[in-house]
Amino acid sequence: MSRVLNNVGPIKEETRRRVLEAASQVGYVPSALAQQFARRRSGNVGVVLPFMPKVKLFSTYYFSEILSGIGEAAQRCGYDLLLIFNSPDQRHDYAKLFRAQKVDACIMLGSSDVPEERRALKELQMERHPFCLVNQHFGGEDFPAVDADHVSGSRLALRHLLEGGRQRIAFLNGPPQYSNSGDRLRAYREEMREAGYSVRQELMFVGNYSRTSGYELAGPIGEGIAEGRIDAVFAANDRMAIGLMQGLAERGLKAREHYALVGCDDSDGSRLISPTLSTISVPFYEMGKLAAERLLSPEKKEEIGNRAEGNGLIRLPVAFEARESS
Amino acid sequence: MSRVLNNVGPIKEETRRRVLEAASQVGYVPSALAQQFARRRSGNVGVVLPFMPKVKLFSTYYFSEILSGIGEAAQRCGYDLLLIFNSPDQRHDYAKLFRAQKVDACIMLGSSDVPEERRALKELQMERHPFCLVNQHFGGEDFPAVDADHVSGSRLALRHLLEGGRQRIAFLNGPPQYSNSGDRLRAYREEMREAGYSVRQELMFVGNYSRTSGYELAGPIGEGIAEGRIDAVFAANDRMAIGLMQGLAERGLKAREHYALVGCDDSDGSRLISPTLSTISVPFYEMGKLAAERLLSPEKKEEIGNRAEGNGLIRLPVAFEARESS
DNA sequence: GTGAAAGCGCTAACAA
DNA sequence: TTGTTAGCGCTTTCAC
Repeated sequence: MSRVLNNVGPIKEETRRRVLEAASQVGYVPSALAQQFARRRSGNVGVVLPFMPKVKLFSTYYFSEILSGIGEAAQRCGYDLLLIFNSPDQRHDYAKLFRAQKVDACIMLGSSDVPEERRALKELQMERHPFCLVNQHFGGEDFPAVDADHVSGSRLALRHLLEGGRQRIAFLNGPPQYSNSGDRLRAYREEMREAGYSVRQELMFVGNYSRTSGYELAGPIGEGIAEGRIDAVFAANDRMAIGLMQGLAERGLKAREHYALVGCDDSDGSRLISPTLSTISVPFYEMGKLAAERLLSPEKKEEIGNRAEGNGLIRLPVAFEARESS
Repeated sequence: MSRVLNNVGPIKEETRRRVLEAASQVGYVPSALAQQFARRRSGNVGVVLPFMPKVKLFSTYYFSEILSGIGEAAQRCGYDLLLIFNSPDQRHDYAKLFRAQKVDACIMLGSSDVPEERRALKELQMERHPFCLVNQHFGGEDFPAVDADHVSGSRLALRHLLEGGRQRIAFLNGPPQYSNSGDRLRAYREEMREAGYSVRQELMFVGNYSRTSGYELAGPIGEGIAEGRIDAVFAANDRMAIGLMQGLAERGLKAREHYALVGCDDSDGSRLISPTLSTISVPFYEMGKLAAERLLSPEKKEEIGNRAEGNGLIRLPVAFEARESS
């Protein structure tokens, strides 16, 4: 009897006991397939990951932290995680996932602001499917998202460098389709302006968040340091910062000694490298957890639903970690 | 008409066209739930992960590589990945996953040889559910598994140290419930014996694969180095090697200069640390891919089915990467 | 080649 | 409180 196993409706204690006993006698396990079908709910949260075989633009640290957070919340709410790898070529048809009832809700990791992605997300919103972005938001849209306060974080880092007496701070940013690149750029502009410096184009560099891209920019940045045009670098993530540090080291330029360096993410690598890397610690685990909770947990859903409209974005605070490199 | 969409059975071309057109007119998307139910197949591969909130005994590198490999193969075979987090407290009822039809096949990551796990796997085998272990095997059982050849790998590393003139090689192993700890121990014993050294207990150390555990063993190992009883360390993974290197550095002992060090895994960190860490490169991506293929791909299944009995274990070759630390 | 219909194993609504 | 039954939206078999 379905009512016993799902404890729904009133049941005499005696009956419940007998049913349960009979079930365990037979070794009965309800078919999840039949349940899902009858309930018209898959019980799955989709987790969309950018698929990049053998290419590691993102740190695995970043994803595994977020994934753990999601897993923790999903488990508590009785959902399973369905991993969806976004093939780079093929159309991102998120809405189809819902129409096919593969997932009841969906969390996007590593999403970026490209037309195709925007279209797919708009479609989701239009059809009122529950979804949430993590560590990304879209200007001009009000997509549900859990992001970190990268603007404040970047300002903290820059202020730290300025207070350390650095005056010619270069900025190594990531690609513009990630909102945190935009956030950091804004922070850089504002902070430098407030400090009384003009924002010069020759201090701005763009990588793709990979270690290699940081490594390859050691050429121009190294020149700047050697010629006294640069005395510090703020990098938009740890991987680029580490690549840069390694590239500069090969040119005889040592972090802290010849230039100050700050990264972002507080990844494992930031503590491994020498000198250890000053960085911004981002609560990835909590971000994943919150994103999942807001989709799955009845209380959280309510709590967030009551917030002002036009406010799908939640920003979690970050912290600056001073280490040896600055 | 189901026959068109699944192209099964004979259909007139004209009819097929009309059906397809009508379907796309309406924006028809078949319900995965109903399909799964009718076919009695979930189309999911379960991926079992040890759940350790905020505890990172394993490197995230290890898991993300294996996961990518599994994802690649699963996608090609038309399966989705269902993540299963193994709560540490609760019973590992893998068989229930199958009985509930949540998964059609299952891949275990980070499995370890404890009684409960053995029992659960034996049950799976008894009920003839398709499953596969990755980077672990169980002595005395013939569970399907894809492992790396840790014995040969360890011998390569040790031979490298011996050829480099090292004579007092300490061994920092992981916990015995992981089969690769056993494999490495065997390799260490054999290789040292063959080289004409006796295997002394005072050269053996055990950590738990975490960086911290390596770091904490810097005390006794550092003493050994200072007193000339140790001139090299072979660590069972990179994380412990890195922790050890950091701990020893704090004691003024530098890798390569005061002792040689070799790790295992070829993780990202091994290239970040300075001096860079000599290590054994393990094809985690390929291991994950092969495990998935052997469960999901019809050809592979056949190929492996034709192998001799009592041979569920496949071992992939590893390679030694000489770097600065040795 | 194609249409019709009987399940798949549950849930939920309704009757008793 | 509890038994009964009509779906849920596909696949598959069987008759046409």
